[in-house]
Amino acid sequence: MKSRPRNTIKDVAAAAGVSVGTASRALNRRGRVSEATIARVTSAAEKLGYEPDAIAQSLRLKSTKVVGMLVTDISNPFFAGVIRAAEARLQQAGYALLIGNTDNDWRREKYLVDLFRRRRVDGLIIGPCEKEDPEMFAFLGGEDLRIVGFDRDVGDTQSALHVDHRGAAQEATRHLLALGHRRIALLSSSHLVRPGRERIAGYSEALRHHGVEVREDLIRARKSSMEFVLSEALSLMTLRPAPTAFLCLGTRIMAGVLQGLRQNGWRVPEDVSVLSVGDSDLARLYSPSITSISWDLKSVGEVLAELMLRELGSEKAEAPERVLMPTRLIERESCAAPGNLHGAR
Amino acid sequence: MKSRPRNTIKDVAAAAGVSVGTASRALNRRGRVSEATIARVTSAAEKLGYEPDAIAQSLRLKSTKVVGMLVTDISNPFFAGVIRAAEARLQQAGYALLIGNTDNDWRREKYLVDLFRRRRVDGLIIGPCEKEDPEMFAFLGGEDLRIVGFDRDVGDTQSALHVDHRGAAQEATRHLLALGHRRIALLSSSHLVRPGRERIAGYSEALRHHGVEVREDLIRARKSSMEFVLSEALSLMTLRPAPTAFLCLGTRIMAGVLQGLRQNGWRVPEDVSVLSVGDSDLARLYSPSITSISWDLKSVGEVLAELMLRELGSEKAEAPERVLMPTRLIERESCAAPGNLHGAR
DNA sequence: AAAATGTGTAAAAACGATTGCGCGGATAAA
DNA sequence: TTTATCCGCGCAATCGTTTTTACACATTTT
Repeated sequence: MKSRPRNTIKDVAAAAGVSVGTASRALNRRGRVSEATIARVTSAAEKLGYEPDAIAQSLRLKSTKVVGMLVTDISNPFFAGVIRAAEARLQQAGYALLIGNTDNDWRREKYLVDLFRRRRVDGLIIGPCEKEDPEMFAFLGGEDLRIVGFDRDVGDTQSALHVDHRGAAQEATRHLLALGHRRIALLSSSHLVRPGRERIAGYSEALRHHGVEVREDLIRARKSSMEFVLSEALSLMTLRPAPTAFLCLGTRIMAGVLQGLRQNGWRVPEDVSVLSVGDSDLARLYSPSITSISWDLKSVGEVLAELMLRELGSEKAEAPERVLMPTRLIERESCAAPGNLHGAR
Repeated sequence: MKSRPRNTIKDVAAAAGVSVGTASRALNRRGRVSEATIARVTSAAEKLGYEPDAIAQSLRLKSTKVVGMLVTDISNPFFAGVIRAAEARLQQAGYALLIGNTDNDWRREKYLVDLFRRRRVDGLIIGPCEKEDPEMFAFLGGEDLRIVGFDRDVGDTQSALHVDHRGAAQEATRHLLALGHRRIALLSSSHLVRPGRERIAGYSEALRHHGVEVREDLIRARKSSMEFVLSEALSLMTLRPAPTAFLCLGTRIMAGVLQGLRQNGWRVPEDVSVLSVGDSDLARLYSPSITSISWDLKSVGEVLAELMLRELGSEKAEAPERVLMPTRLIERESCAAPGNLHGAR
């Protein structure tokens, strides 16, 4: 049970009959070492099951080969998918991924950033949070901490990836307009966080561009809790004339809306159309299946990792890169021309 | 843009006019140091914005305050939920969580374990993987690497948490039996990984205990890919007499089954009952909503963290602890007495 | 007054790696 | 043969902490 102390490079050196310095150079094939000693050292290392201590290396080399990632909620499938892909790509490049949940709490975020910095992560991928403070990161980003933003503005000097939420919402809205809808209810989580803001902006732009009035009473954007969404959906359903379509900015939102609709017996898409910005199992498999705007989580994660690796690879700070991840509309069964349920025009 | 070099304890010591050793003791309130110098040192540290280098501390103290967690897939909502809770609890105790995806690949798992060990994580939480090899972990676990299993047997000397998959499947099966079902089709992902094995065992036990024959042609347990499940479901639907209930061991499985049912126009629960082991948004919100066996992801994550902290806290290896996480049946709309669709008895 | 305690601090030795420097010896050029 | 060159390796410094040891000085005891 008692585990023997780990073998250090010192043990290897002793076993090979050389000094530690030489052992190190032999193992890393660095500097001038004879083939003979390289062979002796590596075989000794092999025999002892030697593995370099990453901590000591980090201390000496001033690089931990760890990147941190901050999101509001790992258990959100969107983030989970992105994290998964990012982790795979980073792993492949020899980096480990340290994750942190901000719970959309500004104080927690600050705390975690400090924590990660103390831990000397080489880079930080930072997702959306209610309070965005580019200052903080401009200050942080430097030689030894590279920062990449994810759906978040993180200062002029850093790279970032943004999903095209604005375009997504525009396309969704246009789709509904084209079907003939004019009273399109909008349900969103927080307008305080970038994706929410962008989506609402896209919705409004599309309406205006189409000459349709943007009515405040059709926009409900505050919290994304199930209860809140449900009650807002029910409230929207009492309007007369009633909305003929529900645009859901987020899959949790959609879940709440669907529940509300079901509760009142409104049929989709006969009585009302539903469109979700953000795809999910639920949207795909619900019956009727829900027309959605989708984007590729795997790509998002990989691009984030790629951006980070680029930052990490270059000694000097290169020009920051901005990537806009495209989205696409997936037509399914939940959208149709407006019916005449409750007082159409 | 250029970031000034970080302040070390040396700078603090110089600023306070003491030696580094004294500075360290003052900051950690350890050993004998006068109140006066403590005050001087802490104020100097404050002024310089000093934060100890976690790497150097790790090297010296032989503890990284990091625990690793290995799962097959972070983007699986079950794991994501567990990770979230575990991370929160560990964070609270001053530990960070390093995650790794095994992709259910034995070689990748081994690679990651080695990697994490090199990284000197203090502990490792290991989730299910197809090839279970208690030997490997018995060997690993020792003074400087604590191991906790999650739905996985990890050796006699380590702690572990198991969700009661067997009991869950038993209860599910009993529920269907009580409704009058006798031909209960079973769809599962892999029987090679512990949860799958346990569930299938629970199903068989319940049937036998009820005097119902376990028919191999009703059991389909191999892969969980959507295509596979779909084709298996379709194949099961061609049997005559046809199964009157589908027991889905996993939410992805359920999705495939639902799709198959829909494709053939079988109504739930009129034509066939559906029950899912493992709850999900989809099960909750589908129409009809799907009766499911649920367990609390948050608790699972917290208990895992707790077990790990216990291991980490104790100097000596205490007796390993086994926790069995209970499950409960949530009755919804997808189960009813068997109909008479295709050749009932 | 001398010896025995006690107190606060400086100095140095770890922790486990990497790397610049210099030294001895072999080889090549003059 | 002498001098320059180069190769292989050991030595020691370094990264930023913590902790042990030792020492100087003040205070108490005999």
